Amino acid sequence: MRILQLHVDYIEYTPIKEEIVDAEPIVDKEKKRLENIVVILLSVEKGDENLIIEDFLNETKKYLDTIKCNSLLLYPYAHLSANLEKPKKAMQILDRIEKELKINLKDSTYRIYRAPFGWTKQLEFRVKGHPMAENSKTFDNVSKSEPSIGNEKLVSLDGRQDDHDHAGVSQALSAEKTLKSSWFILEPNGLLTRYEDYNFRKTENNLKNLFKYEILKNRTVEEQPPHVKLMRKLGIADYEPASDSGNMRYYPKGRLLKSLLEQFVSRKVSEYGGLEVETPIMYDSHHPSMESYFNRFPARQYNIKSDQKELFLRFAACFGQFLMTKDFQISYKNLPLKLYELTRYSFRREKSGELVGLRRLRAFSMPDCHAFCRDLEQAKSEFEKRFDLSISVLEEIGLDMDQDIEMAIRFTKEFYENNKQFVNSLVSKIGKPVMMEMWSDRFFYFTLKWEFNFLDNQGKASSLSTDQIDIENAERYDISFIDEDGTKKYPIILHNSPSGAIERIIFALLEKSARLIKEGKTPFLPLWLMNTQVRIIPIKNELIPFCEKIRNELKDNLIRCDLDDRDDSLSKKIREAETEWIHYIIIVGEKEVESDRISVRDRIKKENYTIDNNAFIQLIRSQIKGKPYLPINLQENLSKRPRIAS
RNA sequence: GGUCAUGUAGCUCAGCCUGGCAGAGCGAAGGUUUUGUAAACCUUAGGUCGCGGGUUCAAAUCCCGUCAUGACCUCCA
Repeated sequence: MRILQLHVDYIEYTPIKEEIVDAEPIVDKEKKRLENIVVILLSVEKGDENLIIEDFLNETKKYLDTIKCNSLLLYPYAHLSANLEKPKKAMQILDRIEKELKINLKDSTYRIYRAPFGWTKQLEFRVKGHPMAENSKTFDNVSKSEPSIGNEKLVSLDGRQDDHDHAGVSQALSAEKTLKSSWFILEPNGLLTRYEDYNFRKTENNLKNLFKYEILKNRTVEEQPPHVKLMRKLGIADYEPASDSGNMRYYPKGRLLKSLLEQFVSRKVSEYGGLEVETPIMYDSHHPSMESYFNRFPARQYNIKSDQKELFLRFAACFGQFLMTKDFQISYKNLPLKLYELTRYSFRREKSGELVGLRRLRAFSMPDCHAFCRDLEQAKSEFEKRFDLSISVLEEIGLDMDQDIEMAIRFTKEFYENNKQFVNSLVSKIGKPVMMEMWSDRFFYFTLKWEFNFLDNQGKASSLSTDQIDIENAERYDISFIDEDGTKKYPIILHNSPSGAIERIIFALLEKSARLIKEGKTPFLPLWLMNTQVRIIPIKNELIPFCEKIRNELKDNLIRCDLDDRDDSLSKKIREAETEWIHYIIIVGEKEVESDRISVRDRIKKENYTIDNNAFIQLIRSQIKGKPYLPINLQENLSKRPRIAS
């Protein structure tokens, strides 16, 4: 038997649903709140017989006496052990423990509670700060107990790993290493509040969820995330069983969606001044620069052996760009120097259980822009430009900074104290409170980083855009420039992904749509990302030639348009177009042949109207203005298309 | 790796508890129909019920093993 004893100020738990077949039947699914109570999280293990139960009972009584607390909650908690008893038997043992405790402690004022067994439960509690408030113990036939005591809030670096953090170079994966973190809310006016002392407003639910996700590790999930269903239904992407998990297949619609996003982000970075380069996707594991890396960051990369050479697949664009930059001759006059690559792909061998749909992959496309700066002053000014760039990229893609995104900013205490004004100026651009994490020491290669997090339908946070101030890698890679005084210096490197992984953007757009569905609203993807922007449906087959004329006219105006020439009823064709989320449907009958006007069914406005041909073209052009264009990536006649979406 | 769940037609799933002819809808193919704003009608094809073993007169169904997938794993006993 393994247990965690916790003395808490309060505990709240809510049974969500039965997790196993043998879950105990319960009537009351209300949230329970208990205050000033000892909570014992326990796992019943195979071979827990009388002696062990005796030990546990004695220990529990002793503990309650020691800390002078007279209420107790028994909380079945499977995750303490890898050697669990079968559910039925475990429940019997729990029942017995509960009864024995009640009998033993009956004469006093003790109160004994027990949380339901076999249920998925939402759990929240606050542990008291005294030295005896947290103990873990093991009861078995060999070692009687092995208590470990601690009440310091430690944050494991592994636990807070920022997946797809574009510069994944950084994240130490060693679980032993911990560093002290403090959590705050930083408001646009610079006001700083400790997380514990902050009262979240109703509109700040997403921010609250972000904290929950990061600190309380509240990640209760009941089902597959909704975007997985949508990505298949819409024929965008799917799992590929023949590959490694986390390596997806993208159907024509998905490929077009990705191409457009890739082109869009690349163009925005180019306008900002990033120079696009291309670097290899695999590297020699024994190259000196790589080795120093791996020593510090036990990696999760794909390894390949080719002849006698050991190679790994890149997990970020950093190596390629750094190795390239190292060979440049750089003067201070050339700085800031900005290099950009959109990797297709970056690879990370995430643990199999961590992979989810398009949210977390093993192969993903990551825009990655590094700026090499002369000094901190230049870095800060460049940093602000990239901050603005990232905001505009997300907004133009169709995400709402106010509703969809929560910002987190993290830095060392030292950096903050020297650059308060700079930090505050970033936050004030967001115009709402952000999550702030402050580290006592610098463990990472950067002194400051921020991310924009998308909060999905399950309250899970995924980072999209991010930027970092890196003061370590220039030296490691021997990237230098000659300063005004003729001396060799190492630049500061900024690591920015203005959008985050392209696949994750698709994930965010789909989750946003799923939210609309949940709210009873019409889900949609931005018009400029739709493979079919306009669907033409003839009322009769004889009108197909006329429809083709309209289609060609739209096509000449760079509008993606297709024609439903199948032998189906009009209603059915409309229905299918609706289920494909097509924004505009044009119905063509005799009336339309005779006039210059076309009949439009507008899915977003939810209305039908007739409109002049040119006005319609302008209506669409105005909505996709400034966005990249690619021709439709499926047969223009639906009768020629195989069925792809399921 | 652990816990739990799932695996039946191209897709979504029912059947399993309580053993007795392999099912439905969608999709596909052929035909009829030529449609005015969210599913026309008829017909046909389509299966190693993940795989292996066991129990039984009889197994998709019960038991054991195994493989694959999914969710979770300092979130859900």
